[in-house]
Amino acid sequence: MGIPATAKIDRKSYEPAYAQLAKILKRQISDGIYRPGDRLPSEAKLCEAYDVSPMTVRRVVNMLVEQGVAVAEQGRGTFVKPLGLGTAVFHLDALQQFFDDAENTRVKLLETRIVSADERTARKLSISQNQRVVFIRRLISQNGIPSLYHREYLIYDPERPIIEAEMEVTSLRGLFSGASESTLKWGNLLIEATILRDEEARVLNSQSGAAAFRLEHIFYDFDNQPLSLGWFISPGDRLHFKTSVGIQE
Amino acid sequence: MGIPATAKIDRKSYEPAYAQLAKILKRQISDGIYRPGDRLPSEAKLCEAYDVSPMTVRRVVNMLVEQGVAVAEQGRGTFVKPLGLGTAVFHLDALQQFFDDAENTRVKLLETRIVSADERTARKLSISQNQRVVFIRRLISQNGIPSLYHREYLIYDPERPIIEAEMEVTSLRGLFSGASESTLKWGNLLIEATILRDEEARVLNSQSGAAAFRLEHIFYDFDNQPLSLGWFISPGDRLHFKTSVGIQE
DNA sequence: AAGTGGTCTAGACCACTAT
DNA sequence: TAGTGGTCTAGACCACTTT
Repeated sequence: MGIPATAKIDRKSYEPAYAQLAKILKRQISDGIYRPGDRLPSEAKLCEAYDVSPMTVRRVVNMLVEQGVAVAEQGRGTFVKPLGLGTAVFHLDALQQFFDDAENTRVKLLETRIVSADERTARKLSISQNQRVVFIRRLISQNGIPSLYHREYLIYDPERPIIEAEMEVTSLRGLFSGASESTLKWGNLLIEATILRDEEARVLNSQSGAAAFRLEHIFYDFDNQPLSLGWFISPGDRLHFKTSVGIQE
Repeated sequence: MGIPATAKIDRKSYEPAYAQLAKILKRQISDGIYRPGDRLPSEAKLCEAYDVSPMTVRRVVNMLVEQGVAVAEQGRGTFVKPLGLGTAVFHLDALQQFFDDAENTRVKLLETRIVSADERTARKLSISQNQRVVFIRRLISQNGIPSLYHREYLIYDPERPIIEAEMEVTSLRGLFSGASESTLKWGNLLIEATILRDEEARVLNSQSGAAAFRLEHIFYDFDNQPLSLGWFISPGDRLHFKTSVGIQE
């Protein structure tokens, strides 16, 4: 049986066999040897052609499927998947990079005070209205340009001061990189397109009515209790998200 | 040595062993048995405790790492990862769902005409200025509500009519689901926050100056030639993206 | 019946880290 | 040196699809 092993696997390479095989297959797809809808060689054939074990081939196929490049159907085969916009994802690390270069990033604490929760805040934090919460406003600047405005309501528990939580969130750095210890277990995020209000525009040194991203977050602790409700706001001309779909090369 | 096998793996279950073990470990993390920064039991211990082979444990650990729940360090161990905003991803399938229920979705072709490429279009499509391109405007409505406005410039090649490409892009359905055959290999996407211009607001039955998402796309064919440049625009009050970070439960 | 993907075993060897 | 994660083998059995 003719097996199209257009390239061989270098066992002496530092690049693992599975990575090499994945690259080979993606290259063949990219080159149009296998087109969308085509069936890839069966796993048994790939084992023989590239002289690797079934588990290694399996791993490679799994990778291609996870990457949205192929789709595997039990009993039928593995097929090249056409480009699909629905599989596209954009990563929030575009935001993280604000904090990555600590050199040029400054987090300024604009305000910290204890307030009574209004109706919406109380509802979202699962507390009773008028219960006291910590309100924090921060401004994150990049090279002197204000880029992110953050407002946050933190549960205020006199029993257990929120120092720990506040500490890490003051710099916000740990929150993005996932580096620090954390009392937070999970969170819900919501991204919307919005328009800068007067106060937001003033703080961000931008114009009222300008386009902006709003990222709303609610974080929960290990008891599944809401701990923090807040919003990041960034002018549309200072933030965007890039990504790609299909096989780039 | 005490091994905390808080749950057992049911070999008769239809749920594979690796999925069961992953669920068990995530549950233990969620319950706070293992906290951020803690070291998980070594893979050897997990093999013994749950009576599975090393490869199966390895697969589970890989899953946890890919899901951002843990981080593995060779020679040291596998550690529970604190919640990190930077790892969050937003899926574009929120857009796809516009097309998923063909029942309530209607794609209306507003305009198709052949025009000369202006400077920006020519540059982005790697063609010479004034070369002819196909300009298409579409409106996607959901339950009678106009939700997406799409403008697109397609390379016009008299040799090879763009019927194929245009066909699939007319309904746009295949483009999102990745279902149809495709001449497109890959694409670059850019998401911005913007403001509706007069014409956009008119078409979308919204207000000029309202917040909106803009998704710019460039698609390339299997010769890596740009084929399509376009923009989806959706009013901010009709589209948003949700996601979560950490271990939700 | 033959071929396909999906799961799993029971080891092996290696690279790295800590002691 | 002992323990850890990382890769890989050479099979096995199963579920499913096609012929």
